[in-house]
Amino acid sequence: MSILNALNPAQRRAAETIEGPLLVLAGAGSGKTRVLTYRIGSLVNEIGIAPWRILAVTFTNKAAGEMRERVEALVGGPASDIWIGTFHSICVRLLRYEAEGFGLDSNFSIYDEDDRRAVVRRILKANNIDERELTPRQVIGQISQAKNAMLDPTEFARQAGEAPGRRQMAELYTAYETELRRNNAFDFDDLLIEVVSQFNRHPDILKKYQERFEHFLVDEYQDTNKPQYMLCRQLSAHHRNICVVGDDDQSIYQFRGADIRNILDFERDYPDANIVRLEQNYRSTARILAAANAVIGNNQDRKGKELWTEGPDGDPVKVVECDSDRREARHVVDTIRRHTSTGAYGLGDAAILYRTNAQSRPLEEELQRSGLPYIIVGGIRFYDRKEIKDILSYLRLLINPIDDVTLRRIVNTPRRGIGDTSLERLQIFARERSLSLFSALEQIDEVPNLGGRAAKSLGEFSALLRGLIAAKETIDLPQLGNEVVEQSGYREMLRGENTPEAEARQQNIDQLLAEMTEYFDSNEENSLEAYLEEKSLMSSADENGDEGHAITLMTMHSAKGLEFPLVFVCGMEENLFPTARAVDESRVNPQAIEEERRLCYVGMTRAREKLSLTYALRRYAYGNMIESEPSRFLNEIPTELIETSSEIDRGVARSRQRSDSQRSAPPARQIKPTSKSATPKGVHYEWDEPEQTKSTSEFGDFVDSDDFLAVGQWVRHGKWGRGQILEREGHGEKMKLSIKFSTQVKRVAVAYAQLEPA
DNA sequence: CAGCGGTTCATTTTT
DNA sequence: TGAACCGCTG
Repeated sequence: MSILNALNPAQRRAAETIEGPLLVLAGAGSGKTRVLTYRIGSLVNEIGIAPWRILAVTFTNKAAGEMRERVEALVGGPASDIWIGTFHSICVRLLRYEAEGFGLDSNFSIYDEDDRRAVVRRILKANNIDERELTPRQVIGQISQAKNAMLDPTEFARQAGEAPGRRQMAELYTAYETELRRNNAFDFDDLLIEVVSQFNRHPDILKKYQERFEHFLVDEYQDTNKPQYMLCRQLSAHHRNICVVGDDDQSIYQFRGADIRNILDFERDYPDANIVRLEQNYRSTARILAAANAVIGNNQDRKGKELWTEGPDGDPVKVVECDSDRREARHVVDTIRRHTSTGAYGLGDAAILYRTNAQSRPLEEELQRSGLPYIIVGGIRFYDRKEIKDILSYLRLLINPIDDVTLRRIVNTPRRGIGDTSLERLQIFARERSLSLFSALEQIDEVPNLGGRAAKSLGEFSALLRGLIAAKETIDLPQLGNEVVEQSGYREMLRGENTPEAEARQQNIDQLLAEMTEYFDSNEENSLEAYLEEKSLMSSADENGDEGHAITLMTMHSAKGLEFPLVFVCGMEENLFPTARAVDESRVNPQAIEEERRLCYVGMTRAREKLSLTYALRRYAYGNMIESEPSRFLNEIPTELIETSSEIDRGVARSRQRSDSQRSAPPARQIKPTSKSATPKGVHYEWDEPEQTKSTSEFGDFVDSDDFLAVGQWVRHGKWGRGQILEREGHGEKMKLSIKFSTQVKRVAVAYAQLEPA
């Protein structure tokens, strides 16, 4: 019996049609991941395709990890031979494997947005351009746009012609590319473009992969950009067994270069393509689907799809008008409390979605007051914290010492008395001889005009790097990490600061070192290079442990692919959602609103059972109170599907109101530091007892913190899983626990460990 | 060369 | 509103 019997007829057709191009239009909640994994499972188990001849590409590490896991469940061990990864990770892999044939140095650095910015700012300075007339942001935006259009600097300049602004931009773009190449670095866009253009230059190498990958699967095809599209065409040209899965109605990354035409024109690109529509939804109630269908139906540019369900009608969609953003937040939090206090739902069942990150603030404030635990998805990445990036920069430099951008980042961190002036002199010396800064350091005595002190510091820095480079050959990754932290003086610097922030940074560094050990022990390929590569390609979403017991807050963009029984979409207001920019643009081009509408569709279809759409009549924006009107998207939902209500004070509607004096009362008790810098993300267990509710019993598990952190209790840690508390010392934010996990005993600081009850 | 205060500017962001 | 950043000062 085929494993495909577990699929519905449409899903089954999608999984079975393995010859030739296939477009799977998969509506929200229609079991798309299921189709992809079963398709692979059947290819391997039933058709007998060798796992290494299958390539599956996703957009996020999370999706790739999930797919691998689920395929493994179907086919077992051989799953590890399947190439499953993000576009970027697959490309890096190709660049490293074929570095020789491509004529590349495989030790290249991967530049993130900060690195990019550093490069652009230096270029702007070098060209005497005031950052106010041309911001780094603009320049990066244009360069990225050019790259997404696959225009190299030469072509860009040609198209720019005589237009002064474009001409200047062409020069900046040229300088940027030159700089990256000189540093042996690629930015995220380059990783894709480089593979595509190298394949064009080396058809023999391309051929090898074309023939190898007999079956090629692409997830979220609606969000591919031009380079990704080209790569798909290249790799599938030989066998033509390309299966793309996507939903044109969920294309929400056009602002970043995704081209919805890729999916809309698939049939033109592959005239012999088969098409399968997955329209049966297994997620949401009929009313939620009808409402979402009605909204998205207003878009012109779409393939056309109507989701349906065999499930129940469910509740009407709630549309709630609120006085202000604060009131909106209070309403949402109260409603979640009501749903969870009865035990009908867990806190992990609730998601609060919004258009912009700034909207999280009043919500967070309200949640902190309520004492309910919550997590914010998509905050600052652990790996974006300054101290973490600094340490990783040292490591990166050890592999690619000619990377001046990275060297500049850390040459004076910790302070070594190496200022801009000294560095500029070194730079001039290096440039005259076409040397990297690192190489120039080896002739430090010959650099003119350097003060004795500066020369000495630079000499010591050079020796430090050379020592670490030598050390990397003999010691393993965690040891090397530790050597960097100690020898660079970073640890000492933080110890000397004696501030809570420095303490937090030290803890972060300790966590980094612990993770290195963990990585080293649990990965077969555990070189420094592999480690850095993984970290460079990781996003904030990848580090979220199991949410489980906390309310989830995030943008609708971050919510794509997720689902929750309870969903609140906040800020349903004109000029916020749709954004003011989209509204403006729509006056000239009505289609400008369509991406916003798709986002609305994504938001609504996250809900399984209960969907609330809320808007505020007044809202703080940049410090001023502004008046708003309900979003046009609300009018697009048929009235018979919705139930409206008001959270407005009219003397009568004051029933659940609490007085402001109570609400601003100081916290009675606090377990966890509120410091956002120390814990920008992670579960916030804030037990400021709200005075107005004696609610310990109402949602007891979460309020009664001492129990859950007591010796003997079981807790869950994002990384190490379930464990039992052996020992406890200290109080409040200083509390440390020894926890016995399955393989080892760890000592963790409660404030940073993101523990939840298990 | 670092620490302070005025100025500017704010979508979404899989990698 | 507030962070991020510039330029001035000691």
